[in-house]
Amino acid sequence: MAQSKERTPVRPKKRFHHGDLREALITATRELLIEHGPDGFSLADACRRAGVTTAAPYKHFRDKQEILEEIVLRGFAELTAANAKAVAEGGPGTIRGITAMGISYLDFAVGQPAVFRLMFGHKSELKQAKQVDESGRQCLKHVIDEVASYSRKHGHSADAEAIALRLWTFVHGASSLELDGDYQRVARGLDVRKMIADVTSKLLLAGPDKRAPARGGPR
Amino acid sequence: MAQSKERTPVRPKKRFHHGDLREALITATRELLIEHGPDGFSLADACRRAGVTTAAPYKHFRDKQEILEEIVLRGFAELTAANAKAVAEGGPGTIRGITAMGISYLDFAVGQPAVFRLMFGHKSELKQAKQVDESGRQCLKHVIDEVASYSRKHGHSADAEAIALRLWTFVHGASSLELDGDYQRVARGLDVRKMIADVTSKLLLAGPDKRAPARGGPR
DNA sequence: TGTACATCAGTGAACGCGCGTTCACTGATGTAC
DNA sequence: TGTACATCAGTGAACGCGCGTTCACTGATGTAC
Repeated sequence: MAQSKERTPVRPKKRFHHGDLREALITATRELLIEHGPDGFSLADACRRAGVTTAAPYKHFRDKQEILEEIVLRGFAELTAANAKAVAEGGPGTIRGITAMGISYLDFAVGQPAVFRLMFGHKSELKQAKQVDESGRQCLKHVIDEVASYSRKHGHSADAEAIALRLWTFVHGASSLELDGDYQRVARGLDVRKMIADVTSKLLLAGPDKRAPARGGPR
Repeated sequence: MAQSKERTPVRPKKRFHHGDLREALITATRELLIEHGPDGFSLADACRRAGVTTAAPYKHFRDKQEILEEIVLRGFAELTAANAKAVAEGGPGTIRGITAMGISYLDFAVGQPAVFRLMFGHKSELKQAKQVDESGRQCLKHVIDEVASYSRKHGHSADAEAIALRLWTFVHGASSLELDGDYQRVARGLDVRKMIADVTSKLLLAGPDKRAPARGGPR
């Protein structure tokens, strides 16, 4: 121990160059988002975590927002991949496949709540960023196309997209309520996954709108 | 004009006492929430708007959070009232009444997006406040009970609450996606109200789970 | 009806804080010769 | 293989900012007599 003098230290604790600060900052930001929610994050915090001065990020990002854009971008990529994998494994063009996709959507939301909120939430500056807008659109297109193509195959061609939008709406609602703990308020112990599975079948099989049968008299 | 000397000024522009600062602050906060979203609000801003020092609020509220609690509380009261009114007008115990309630939920969300987000969003400190928790629970209970009672009356008693939760989930999803502009991304021009009406009928009439018919083979 | 006084709503100044961003700089890296 | 040098990633200090909260205070109000 005492012998090692001027040799290269085994763990170069303080190198001037970080190596891959860009990735480190993204990782740190992600962690902070997980820990403190979509608003409890600060650039300064991420720097501390990456072991770097608060000025350092500006060598890699235009500003704070650009980091968030990157994270949302990756979020959409990840969600798209997860959905694709789920539908492939569950069986493309089957109810089971589409159900799997819905549950994959839920899993993503629950697994990375803060990222999910950034992706779909109210930060309009984020959504306006061109790349973000594009990746979001593609991710959702994929979900909708998958469902719509099922419906089309099974003879509901006229309403294929409408059915897809309904499913997305339902799954997104379930994800949001689960995420924000709102089910806990009035439906403790609800099995959200089962609910998604049930409703997915129902909405897919219900098919197109036949003017609703008279009972209780909808307009 | 020049005559009026020491008389009581017509508009007492600077009275020491505000009159009803508590209400004024709540109003100002609400306006700021509307303008800047659920995070772009500051106590200092609200004070400026109410024409008062930043120390003044502390005569009426414990701290910043207590104002927000009050706003969420009123939000739930308002939503509960709107829902009740909608279901009463649409016809209690009818599909139309329940549809009206769903649309009333959407209207509230779209009308006061920031408040809606505070009510259902991720601010767990807010939800933990006892009164807030209670008022939220009651509001949602009311929605669910209304739907469940319809289902029970029409012979789906076993699944009444499950059906209610599905409807809530769907309507909440539609509200969120509309609110955050996410429909715009992939379904520009979607008629959300019609969608809610359609799905409400479908989910109510679909009734309890008959093990889904074999097609595409759900597990 | 008039006065003395307690109450307490709002003042104004100050606090400590953490933030995002900028600046001139320094020192490690990798390339050209 | 060794040296000179340009590049540029990260430093450290500073900036101006707005925030939530506190404090001792002041002056309007309304009540008791």
